[in-house]
This record gives sequence, C-alpha cells and structure tokens, in this order.
Amino acid sequence: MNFPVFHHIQTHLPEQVSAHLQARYGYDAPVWLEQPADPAFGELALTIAFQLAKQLKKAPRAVAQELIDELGSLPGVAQMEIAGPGYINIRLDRGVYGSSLLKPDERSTEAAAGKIIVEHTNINPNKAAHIGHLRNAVLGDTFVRMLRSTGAQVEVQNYIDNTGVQVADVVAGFLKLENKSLDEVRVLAAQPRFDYLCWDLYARVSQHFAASKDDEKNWRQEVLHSIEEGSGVASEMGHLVSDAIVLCHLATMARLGVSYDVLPRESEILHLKFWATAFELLKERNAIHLETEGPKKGCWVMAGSHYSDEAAEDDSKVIVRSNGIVTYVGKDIAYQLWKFGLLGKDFHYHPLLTGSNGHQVWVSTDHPQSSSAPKFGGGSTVYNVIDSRQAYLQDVVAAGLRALGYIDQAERSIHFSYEMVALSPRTCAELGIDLSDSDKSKAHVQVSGRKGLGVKADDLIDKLIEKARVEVDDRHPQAPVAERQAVATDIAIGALRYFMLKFTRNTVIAFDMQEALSFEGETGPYVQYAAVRSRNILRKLEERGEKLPDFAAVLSSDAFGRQLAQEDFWQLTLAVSKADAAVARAIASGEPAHVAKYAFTLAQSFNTFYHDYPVIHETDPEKKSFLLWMTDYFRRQLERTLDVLGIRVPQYM
RNA sequence: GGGGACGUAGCUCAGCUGGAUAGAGCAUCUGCCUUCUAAGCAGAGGGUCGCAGGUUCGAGUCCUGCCGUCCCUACCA
Repeated sequence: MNFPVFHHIQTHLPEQVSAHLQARYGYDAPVWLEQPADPAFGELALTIAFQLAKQLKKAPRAVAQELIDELGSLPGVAQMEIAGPGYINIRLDRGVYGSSLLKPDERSTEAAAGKIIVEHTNINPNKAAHIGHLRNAVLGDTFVRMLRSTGAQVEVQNYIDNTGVQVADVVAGFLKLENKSLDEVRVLAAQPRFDYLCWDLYARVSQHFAASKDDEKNWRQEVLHSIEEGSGVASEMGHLVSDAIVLCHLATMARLGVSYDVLPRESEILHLKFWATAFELLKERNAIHLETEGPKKGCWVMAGSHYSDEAAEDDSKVIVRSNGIVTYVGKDIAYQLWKFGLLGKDFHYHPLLTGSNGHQVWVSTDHPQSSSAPKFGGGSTVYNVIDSRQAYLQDVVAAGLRALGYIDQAERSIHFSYEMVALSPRTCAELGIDLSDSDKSKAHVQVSGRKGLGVKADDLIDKLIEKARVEVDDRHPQAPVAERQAVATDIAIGALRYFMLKFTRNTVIAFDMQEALSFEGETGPYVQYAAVRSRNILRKLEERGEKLPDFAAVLSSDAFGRQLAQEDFWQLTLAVSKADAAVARAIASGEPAHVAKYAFTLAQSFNTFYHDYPVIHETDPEKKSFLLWMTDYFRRQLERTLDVLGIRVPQYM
C-alpha cells in the first residue's frame, strides 16, 4: 500500500469503490469523492448511494448501509457512516495519516506524456510592457511551474513578432516624425528604458497616422514591406528596435522571476520559409482555397465551416491577402505546426543571454550556428497563453491543423485564454488620464498602446518596491540597506504575482493601484508573512540551543493518534497535507488561481496555529515535538506552494 | 445581425464532475501587542446567488426565455 496522503486517497479510494460497484452491481459510472462542507461530517463523503438507489429501486440509506457493510475496511479509513438522506461520510485513521506524512515526499511517477509547450508573454517588441502583459506572463509562468512541480517536461516559448505593423510604426516614427538616422537610433537603443521612449513615440505615431492622409498610409506600408522582406534601412532599424526592446522585456520579466527557454521570431518564420511550406501543405490538402469573386477576390481564405459550426456560408478567414502577403493567422498556423514537429523544418538558434540562475535563453536565427542548442519544438501538447479576445483567431489556427488532418494535435492545441486587465476609473484619475464621457461612466477603462494609455510594468514594480521599502524600513531600521531593499523587492514581487493570480482567468481585472499596493488580507505578502513566521520559530529554537527532533523517532503512529485526536490539530494537518491535491485540481481546471487560493487558506491556517500555540514554550515533550513537526510541515508546504506561484520567501518581514 | 463570456454581501471576487447551514478579502463596528514579529489574531453586522419558468430526491451550479454589462465578429497583429 502506498502512504495515504490526501491527494493519494482522493484518487485511489474512488477506484476501489468503483471496482466494488462494478463487481457487485455492474454499475459503471465514475465515482467521485466529495469534501463535506462541515468538517464534523468527516474528511470525505460519497454520494454514490443516491444514484445507485435509483437504479436499484431501493432507499438511498439502505443502499448506503449495504455498501458500508460490503466494502469492509479500507486502508487508511477509520470508519464510514451514513448521514442524512444517504451520504456516506468517511473518517480517516488519524494516527496512520499523520505518521504517513513523515515519509519523504514521493514524486508522482505518472508516465510523462511527452513534452508540453507553453507559449506566453508574446509582447510586440515596440514599446514597454504594461500590466496586461504582466497578467499573461505571470499566468503562463505559474502554469509552467505547476506542471513542472508534477514532474512534467515543459518548454517555455516566447514568440517575438519583430516584423509586424507595431514595430513598423515605431520605425516609421523614428524615420518620419523624428528624422533619426540608423546610428542615432542605435545610440538611443543603448540607453536605459529605451522601451519607455518607444512607448511615447508609438502613441504619437498612432495618433499621427489616425489623422493622416492616404499618401502617408502608403508610406507606412512601404516601411512594413521593407521589414517583412528583410531589406533596406527600415528593416535594419526594425531589428535594432525590436532586439533592444526584447531585452527590455526580458529584464522586466526577470524581475518577476519569469524566464524562457526559446524565443522563436517572426522574421525567421518568414526568412526560413516556414510559411511557404505551410502554404503548400494547406493548398495541397484543400484547407484553404483561392477566392475568385466577391470582396475577397484574389485572397486565399479558410472557409468558415472549418473553424465554426455556427459559421454562415460566406464566412471565411483571409490567410493570404490579395497582394500576396500572408496574415498573422497564416504565420501562426506555420508556427503551430512547428510546435508539434509537423512542419518538417526547424529554426537555427543562438544563445541570447544567461539568466542570474544560469538558465540559458535561446533565440531563433536564420543562419546555422556553431553552438549546439537543445531540440526545441516537437511538443505533444501546446498551451498558447493569449487573451480571450483572440479566441476566434486561435480557433482558426486549430482548424488549420484539423483541416490538414492533424486531428489529435488540433485537440491538443489549447488556447489558455484570460480576460484583459483594464484600469479602474480611480486609477486613471491618479495617472492624470483624461477620460471621455463614455469612459467615465464605465466600470473600467481598456488600456491602449496606441493611445499610450496604461500602466507600465516597470513603473508598477518600482512603486510596489518603494511602498514595501517604507514598511520594511519601519520594522527593521537597523538592517543593512541592501538587505532591506532585497526584502522589499521580494515582497513587492510577491504582492504583484499574487494579485495577478488571485482572479480566475475569465475575470476582467479592473486594475486599481490602491488595491494592488495593499499588503494586507488576501495578498502575496500575507502568505509570505506566514512562511517567514514559521521560519522564525525554527530559528528561535536554534538560538536557544535546541534543535529539531528526529520526528520519525519521536512521533509514532500512536503519538500522532493522541495529538491528532485534538480536533483543531487534525483539521490543520489535513489542510496542510492538501498541497498536491490543490495543484492537481488547478492543473485539471487550468486555474492557477486555485493554487493561489490554497496558499492563502494555508497561510490563514498557519496564522491561527501561530496565534494559538506558543510552540517553543510548550512543556509537554510529545506535544512540543508534535508542534515543532507541525511548524516545520507548515513551513515546507508554504514554501513549496509559494515556489509554484513563483513567490519568494523574504529573509524577514 | 451572428458568436462568446459574465451577472453571488456596500465594494472586489471564490464557489472543484449538481449535494448537507452559500464563503473569502476589503470597508464598517468591538476586543487582543512585557509572549515564536499586530503585514497578525478573535468576534459582529451585511445575501430574494439578475428576473421568470423547467429538469431533479436535491440547483448559485444543468436547460429555456427575458433584462443588463463586456468582448469578438479586418485583405491589423
């Protein structure tokens, strides 16, 4: 028998019950265990008697009784009892449960189902990152951490659209509005916060083009063409700008502990003819067709029936424009094919930079390199972390795979969607943003790069650190400055990451500065504080010349039975042991918010425990050992869970 | 017009495949720092789960209709 940690019980107990039902009644539906609302009802509950009662035409309570009698004793279970109209409440053996927690963590050995690719961040490299991008990166990075914590093999990709209109517009701005030469831009790009400069320039260019005449729009097209073809001054400047801004973005994300394995770039998708290859495939297998009449005459389009059951007959998505230029979706289909290893082509790579943790980031190039990069792409499942507004385009991409006959891969192309981050009216006012009357009446206001409307990621991080620093200085005026700054940074990042994770994905966040700057209540710092406190107890113990006992030697199953007979100890232990179950559930539902929620309730449990039991001053030896074990167990689980959330535990708080 | 998401406490949000008395945080109010740090703890008030039907032993959760909010519906990305 395996040891009965909660997650294990929750997954294996139903299997045993299910097997029994199959053998006894020929009943074949899945069996689920529930967690009763009231802890007094036990740890787990079966509601299967209700369904079974209907089939057997017996009273639910009678069926429940029959089940209890026939199931006999199950491992780790102390007793089962009937409650209410026919619930079967399950009480676990507390002594066995507690002592099983002393055994070292056993990593799940579930068969690795191939490589999982997670694509996230994907910021247009033409301006500074804003809070919306932070939500994307933090969600993606946390999901990656969740998957990796279960032993899965995960590759993180950050797609760089370095040849699109957004980069082109900034280049147009430098050339046309600013009359800058290549060398002048090169100097600017080497300066700090070049991304801020481009943020402002992009907003100005967008306003300019919005009000401009047609001849200027033609000129704008020329810049875009030059960049797509990869020749001319505009193209060179495009690379200069986008390469510099990518580095800005990586630096911003590194502040949050977000890193990547590989940066596939659009310029290589074009120059290495990924699209040309995909185009041939799509034509060959009739996934797209050439429109011969109507408004889309001369375009290669995908019929609406490929990507939507609801599509009208004339619905179609343009993949190649009548001027021969492929759309973004077309390039994305080629990219998605490559991710699954279905394109028959690969990028060349060169090392871009090495993170502070020694992690190597690679970027695509179009020329063979001497250095040997790992094998990228060829995943078995692909998660694209992209905001929900692009659901339609993601459907088209998956439909492309399906139309090519890659049904399984289309199924495994998962749009990990999330709602946008908007701004609260109050925060807009604080930022000095003038709102139109229609915006003023709304609950939140959309950020807009074109309007330069938004909160820059680095500004927010700076502000958070500043605020945290005030609190740290207040509490630890004697500590070295560098140390206080490091602590303030950990707290600020913890607050930010937690804030981005506490909402479920399809909730629109109305970003409010005041709310985001809070360090109390359901926040990252609250959880960090619990972890710090647990460490403090153990540190204080050492300062007193004591050390942690050998728990396995001191705490027998009987000892656990005695201590866990106390109801609050039992409830706390249960709560702490549910970390794996929480992560498993969060992966199944695709909701990192569930892990955040668990971390918070875990911290709440610890703070209650901390308040109620002075661990170090306990005089009863067995109880003291137990309390120390609880403290240490809390600490480990808090640290593990925070690690999954990408939140560091500060030295002190 | 078509497609999608949402509507839960004053505010911001959870609510796991339909289960037992609908939960947090913030805000408001009342207590608790000579104790392992009060970024904390204990407690109080606050709900026709948008409205109306339906399915079910059981509905915040599933179905239908209505009302309201938001997003998408480009030869932009």
